[in-house]
Amino acid sequence: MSKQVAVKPQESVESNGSKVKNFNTDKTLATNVMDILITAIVKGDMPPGTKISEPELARTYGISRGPLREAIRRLEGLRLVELKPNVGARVVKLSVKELIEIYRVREALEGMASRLAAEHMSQEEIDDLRNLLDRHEESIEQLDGLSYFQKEGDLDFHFRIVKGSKNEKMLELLGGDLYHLVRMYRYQFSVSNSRPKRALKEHRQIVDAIEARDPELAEILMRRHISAARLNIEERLLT
Amino acid sequence: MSKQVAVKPQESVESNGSKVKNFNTDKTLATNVMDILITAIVKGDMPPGTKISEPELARTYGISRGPLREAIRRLEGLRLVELKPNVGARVVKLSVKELIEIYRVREALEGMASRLAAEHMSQEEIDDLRNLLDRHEESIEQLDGLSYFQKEGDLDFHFRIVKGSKNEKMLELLGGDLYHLVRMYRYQFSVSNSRPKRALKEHRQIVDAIEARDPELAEILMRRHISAARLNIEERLLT
DNA sequence: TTACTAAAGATTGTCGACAATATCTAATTA
DNA sequence: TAATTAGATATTGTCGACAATCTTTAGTAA
Repeated sequence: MSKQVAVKPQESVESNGSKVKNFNTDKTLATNVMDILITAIVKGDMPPGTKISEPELARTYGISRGPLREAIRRLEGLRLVELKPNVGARVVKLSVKELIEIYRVREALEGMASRLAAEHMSQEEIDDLRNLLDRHEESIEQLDGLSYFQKEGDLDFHFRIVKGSKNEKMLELLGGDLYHLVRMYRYQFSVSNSRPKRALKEHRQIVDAIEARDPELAEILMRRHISAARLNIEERLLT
Repeated sequence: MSKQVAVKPQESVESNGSKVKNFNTDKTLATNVMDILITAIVKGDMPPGTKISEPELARTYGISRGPLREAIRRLEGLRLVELKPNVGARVVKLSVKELIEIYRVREALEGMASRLAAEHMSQEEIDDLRNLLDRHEESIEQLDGLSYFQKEGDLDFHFRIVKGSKNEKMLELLGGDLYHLVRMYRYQFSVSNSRPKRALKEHRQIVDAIEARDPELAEILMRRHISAARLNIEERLLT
């Protein structure tokens, strides 16, 4: 079942000299267990549709049901679980239809983010972004264009653009719920990007537009980029 | 302070013959108190920055702190309150900057929604939408173009477009968090639309584009419409 | 056998009490 | 007087128990 992870403060036995200051300072039990559950759900340790049993989980993590319930309520806010009164919570079911819907949302939102990034991103951030893409290129060449890249690295790029937009609300929306779901879908369907070199090229074009301070183009390119990814998914996964 | 509202089932005395089936069937205390708090916050009964005292609210609504805490955790998910560990929850503070950020998000999201609506909205929905706009027009003429319209009626229009997109995720995002915040801001700053006739005309143009099944145009017009509203706000409220 | 019913069991919802933390108050010192 | 500190007070965090609801199981009747 679920891996055992430290939730309570517990007297860390200091088996090694690492200065990990007990890892959960000023965090509440509910917060800790929430983080653990997010990871478990996103990575597939708790597959979609899994019933979330309060007594069982409480026993597993050695806490009472109170904080656990609060954590579950927050997960509902992140759309990672669905809650039915007097029945309980289940891990959200995945459907290709929803995944495609998310990509439409991303197309709109990140297109705008890209536009704003072209206006507000600092030169330093742009340089960092280019470095990130260089590392991605290495990674792609080493692995002959597969695997790791598109799983977490790709979202890294998109996340930075969103941060570069300097729009907090956008960051909340995309970073808050949507990216968790996107990551979840990717682990679920093993959707590693089938066209990493092409994607990298598009990423570079976007950065170029941002550096050229061309908001229009930055938005168009980002929308095309995400739209292409969506079409790719539709092609593969749609009956 | 806060108005007293029924939260617990309580033996409804049937003062009149209305068949209101005790109003909170299969709802949980946490859900009820959440709805009450949403209204209280949005309408300004609990002004921004208000400390949310668990003991006090629990006493006020006659429930224990457990369900109340769960409700608060959900409100956090809606971005209506901010939560600090070991300190408590406060009603979110309003800032013009954030309001403008939200309008940028709306511009992107509702632009896309409008595009999708042009593809997926049924003719019946379109007819209903036209009826709604007719009622808005009456309302504007009667009141000589003020007040009620832009407070809740305007969002009605936008909400229907989003529903017409047939994109659930979009509906969740806009209907879930953002519209609560928009309504809150409007009550807060008394931002009744200064240009209701102009807005109505733009609404009609958007519906025209949707009925003509012209996604491109529908998106462009919606973006312009929301962008104009944003500029209007910036003009008024920005130092 | 199948469909329905009722009891038993398990799970979620709610509560009040205690522990941990933060905030306020007042006294002490520079 | 202003700053600091120690104690008192209040609030948040957590827990275990009980109530309400759902689910499962066993039994009965058609």
